[in-house]
Amino acid sequence: MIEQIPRVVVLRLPLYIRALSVLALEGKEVVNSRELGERLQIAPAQIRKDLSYFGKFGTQGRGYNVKQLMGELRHILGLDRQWSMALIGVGRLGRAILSYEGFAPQGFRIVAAFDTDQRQIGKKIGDLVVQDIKEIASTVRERGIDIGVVAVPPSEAQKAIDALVDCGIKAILNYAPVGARVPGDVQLREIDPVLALQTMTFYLKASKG
Amino acid sequence: MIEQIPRVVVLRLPLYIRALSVLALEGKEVVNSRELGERLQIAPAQIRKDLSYFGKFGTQGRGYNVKQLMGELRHILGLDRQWSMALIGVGRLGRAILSYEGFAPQGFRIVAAFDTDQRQIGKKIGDLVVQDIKEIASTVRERGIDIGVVAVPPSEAQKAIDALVDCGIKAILNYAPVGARVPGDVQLREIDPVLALQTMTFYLKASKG
DNA sequence: TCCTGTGAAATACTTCACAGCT
DNA sequence: AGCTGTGAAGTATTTCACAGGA
Repeated sequence: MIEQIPRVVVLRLPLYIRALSVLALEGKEVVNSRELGERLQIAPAQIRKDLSYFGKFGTQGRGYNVKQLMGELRHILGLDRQWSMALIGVGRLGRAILSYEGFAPQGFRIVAAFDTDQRQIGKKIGDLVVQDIKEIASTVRERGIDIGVVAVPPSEAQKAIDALVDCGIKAILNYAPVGARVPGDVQLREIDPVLALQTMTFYLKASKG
Repeated sequence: MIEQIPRVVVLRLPLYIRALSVLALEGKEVVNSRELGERLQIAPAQIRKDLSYFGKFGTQGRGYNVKQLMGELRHILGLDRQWSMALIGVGRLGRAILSYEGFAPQGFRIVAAFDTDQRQIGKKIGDLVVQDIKEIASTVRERGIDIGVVAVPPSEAQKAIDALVDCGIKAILNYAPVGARVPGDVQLREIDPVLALQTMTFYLKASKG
């Protein structure tokens, strides 16, 4: 029930959740695939097909109950629990990540922060104390950390990622602009605004000079 | 020569450039598709096929000249020039984006910053003065802005994006965690770490409890 | 001999179209 | 009458496999 789900489908589920939460805020109780598709710019059949991988959530002739479908999807993605994260790198970028308000409301908490810089270690940032990267294995165990967040300079990124993998971490969010390598059973996602920009310029070139 | 290139191919070109720049730093002069593929975890045939959409860049029996291929790809993506960007929203996130050191070396410069908050307008951040969003149209024209960067609260994002579109901007990097709508000729990329996390938990759920 | 460039085959993903439930 | 769920058809993308140049 896990590997036969197309990757692209899993990538779209969070989009559905996000749209449904907007609909819920607007007070809408029921939505059909056409309307949901219009908001997301996704074909209605695509949405129905995607959902069909996981079960039957709609009512024929009516559509989907907004709150119920949102709950189902959150459960499917494992979002009906808290996830604990460890941050590696408390430089400028790392500090921005620590102060980002978007994680907590979605159930993601940063519960530990690491660095290699002796001047940073021991410092308090918010309610976290920056720890030596050497303590990572024990801390991951003690605090039940599920996800690693990497915000170190590019040259240090693979090392940081290897350290996380060695602790048994199976999901890493990498803010460093490098293509890191991980074993096949480890999930890795990159947050790299420059990559995003570089794919847009290709299309800009055509319209502009 | 633009619309018949598969989207996924365009998404991979920046990855090739990034890997090639590492190889160049390492002093490697020539690389073949197998080795490049190993670094990127992409099949060699995929790389050769991708490149074949744009021309013939390799030498049979040898491979690709690293610097030359990098130059070709940079040209294809339009990265052999500077791109000017306008930031909307100078809150915590916006300020982090302004101080991000990763844009300039890749030819992306933020040359204007806007906000709606009267308390922010007129303030200096680095060498930029925060401007009223009302001035956006004239500033985009005067400073030749190509790309908009949105870092406003979710509730304001669609408004900010509409303002950019109205100025004729054709590429927008959206940091606000909302699915915004743009006309078909406008490129939009989202930077949303929560979406990335939410697609990883699906796979985590299987291994962990 | 080694490795590119590329048609052809295989696979993955999307869209169609309609039976069937409400 | 309206809309879901889904096989089947249609596209898109990836991989194979090999001719041919260095």
